[in-house]
Amino acid sequence: MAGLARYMAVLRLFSEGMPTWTVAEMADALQVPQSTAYRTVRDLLSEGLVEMSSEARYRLGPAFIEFDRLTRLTDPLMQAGADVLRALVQEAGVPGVALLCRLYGGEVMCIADHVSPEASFSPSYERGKPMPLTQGATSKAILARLPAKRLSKLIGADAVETMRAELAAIRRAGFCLGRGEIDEGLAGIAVPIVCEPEGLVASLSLVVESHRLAGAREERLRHLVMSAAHEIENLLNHDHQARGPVLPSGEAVGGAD
Amino acid sequence: MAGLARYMAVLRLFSEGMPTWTVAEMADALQVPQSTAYRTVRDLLSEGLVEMSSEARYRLGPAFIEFDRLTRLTDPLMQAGADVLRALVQEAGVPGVALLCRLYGGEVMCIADHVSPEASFSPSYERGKPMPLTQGATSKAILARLPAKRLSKLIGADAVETMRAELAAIRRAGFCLGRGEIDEGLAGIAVPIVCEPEGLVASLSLVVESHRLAGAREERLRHLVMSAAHEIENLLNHDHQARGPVLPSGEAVGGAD
DNA sequence: GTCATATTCTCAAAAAATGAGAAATATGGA
DNA sequence: TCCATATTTCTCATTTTTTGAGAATATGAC
Repeated sequence: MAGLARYMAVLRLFSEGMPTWTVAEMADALQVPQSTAYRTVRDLLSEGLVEMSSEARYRLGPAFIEFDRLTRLTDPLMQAGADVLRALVQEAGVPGVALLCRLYGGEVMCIADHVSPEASFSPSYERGKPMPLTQGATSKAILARLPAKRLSKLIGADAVETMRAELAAIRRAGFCLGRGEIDEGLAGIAVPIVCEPEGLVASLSLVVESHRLAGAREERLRHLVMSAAHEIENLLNHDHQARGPVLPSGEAVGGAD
Repeated sequence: MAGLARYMAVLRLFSEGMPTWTVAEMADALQVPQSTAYRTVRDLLSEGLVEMSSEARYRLGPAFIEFDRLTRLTDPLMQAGADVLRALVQEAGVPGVALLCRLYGGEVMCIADHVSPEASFSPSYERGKPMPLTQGATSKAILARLPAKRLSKLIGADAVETMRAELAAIRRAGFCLGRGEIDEGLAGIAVPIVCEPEGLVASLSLVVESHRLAGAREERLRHLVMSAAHEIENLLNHDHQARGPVLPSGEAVGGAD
C-alpha cells in the first residue's frame, strides 16, 4: 500500500464502534511496523485529519469539518437542495424527514437531510452515512436512472436482471414507494434527480411513518416530492446555463476573489 | 512537497471563491508538471476526496461528508455540546446563535452551532469556518485558558504581552463579552471550556443582536452561557471517568463490532 | 473524418518510504 | 523530586515509489 491509499487506510479505521485508536492498534490492523504507523499518523496529525485524544489514542481531526463546510457551500446539488428540502418537509404537513442522496462509490449516501420539528423518528438514512445500493426506495430511485453500463458495473449483471422490471417501473412512474424496506414502520417516497451535463444521478425522498401514508395523502405527498425533485433539477440546469461566458443581465455579480 | 502534503495542497486549493479546478490550473498553482498533477488527482478521485464536475473540472468529493458524520458522532466535545447548544438557545428567549468553538491549527473553528428559529441574522462564526485567533469573544475565551507556552507559540510573545491584561480579566470573570468585534450589530458572550485529561480548550458562546443585550438581560444570559459551559465540562469529565475498565452497573453495554 | 483538448502511459533518474532497533521524550506514580 | 514505563522520534542502508518530459491514447466538438 502506497501513497494516498496508505493514509486513507488509517483514516478508514475510525468508526462509530471504534472511534479512537492507538498507534499500536493501527499498526496491527494494517500489518505495518509501528515506526511506519507513527510516521503516517504524524503526517495526518499535522494536517488536522487526525488528532490526539487522551492517553496515546487518536481520533479523526477537525479538518473534515472544514472541508465538509466547503462541500456544503459549493456542491451544486446541495446548494440546489437545501431550501427545497426544508420547503418539502413543511408542505408535507405530517412529521417527516426529507433526504437528498447520491451515489458514493459502491453505495448510496445521503448528502443533505431536513427533519421536521415534530418528527419523533429518524430513518437509517442520514447525512454522511453510506447505505446499501439495492435496498430502499431512496437507493432504487437512483439505480433506476443510472446508465445501464454503470449499473451493471456497480451491482453485477445478475442483479441487474433481477431488478430490471422493478427499475423499469420506477422509470415509468417517476417515483419509488418503499414501505418498511429499511426501517420497520417507516415508508419512503423517492424520486430520481438527473443532471446530464454534470453527470450526476441522485434522489430526493420523503420518509414518513407508514400508517400516515394512505389514500389521498399518499398521492398528495407523491406529487409534492415529484415537484420538489423537478425543482432541484431545474435549479441545477439553470446554474449550468448561467455558467456561459456572457451574463444575461448587465448587473455585475459579486464573487469572492 | 511529498507524501500527504502534496495531496492536501491540492485539496486546499478548493475554496468558496474557486470551487472547481482544472488539472492545468492545479499544476500551475502548485508549480508541478501536469503529469504529476494528473496522478495526484487520480488518487484523490479514487478515494472520493475529489470528484469530477463538468468539463474537465474537479471539485471536492463526498468523502468529506462521510468523515464529517463520523466526527459528529464520535467527537466527545460535539457529543456533549449538541443538546446543550439547543437548550441554551431555547432558554435564552431572544433570537440568537449558540456556538461551540475550538482551536484548529493557528485559528479558531466552530465545530457545532445552533440557530434559534427566530434569528434573522447569522454571525461570521459558523460550523467549519476557520476564524482569526485574536478577535472576537469566542476566540478570546479560548486564548484565555490556553497554557502560556502554547499561547505564545500560537500568537507570538509580543501579542501575548499585548493581550495579557485582557486575557487575565477573562480568566477572572469566567466569561468574555464582545460587542461588534467581528460582526457589526452583534454581540457575543463566550465562556471557556477546558477538559484537562483530553487536553482540549474550547469555548461556548451565544451571539445575539447588540441592542438586546442590556441591563438585567445581559446578566441573565451571561449566567445561562456559563452554566451551559459548565454542563459541557461536566459531561466531558463524566465520560472520561466512565472509560475505566469496570462498568458501574452489571448491565451489558451494547456496542458496534 | 479532423482537430483540439484531456488523460494516461513509459522509463530512467531522483526522491521518498521502509523496517528494525536505538535514542529521546513524555507520563504517571512513589 | 526521581524513577519506571510507555510513547514517540530518530537513524540509516535498502527497497520502493514518485518524478518529469514527452509520446501515446482517449474524448468530444465540429
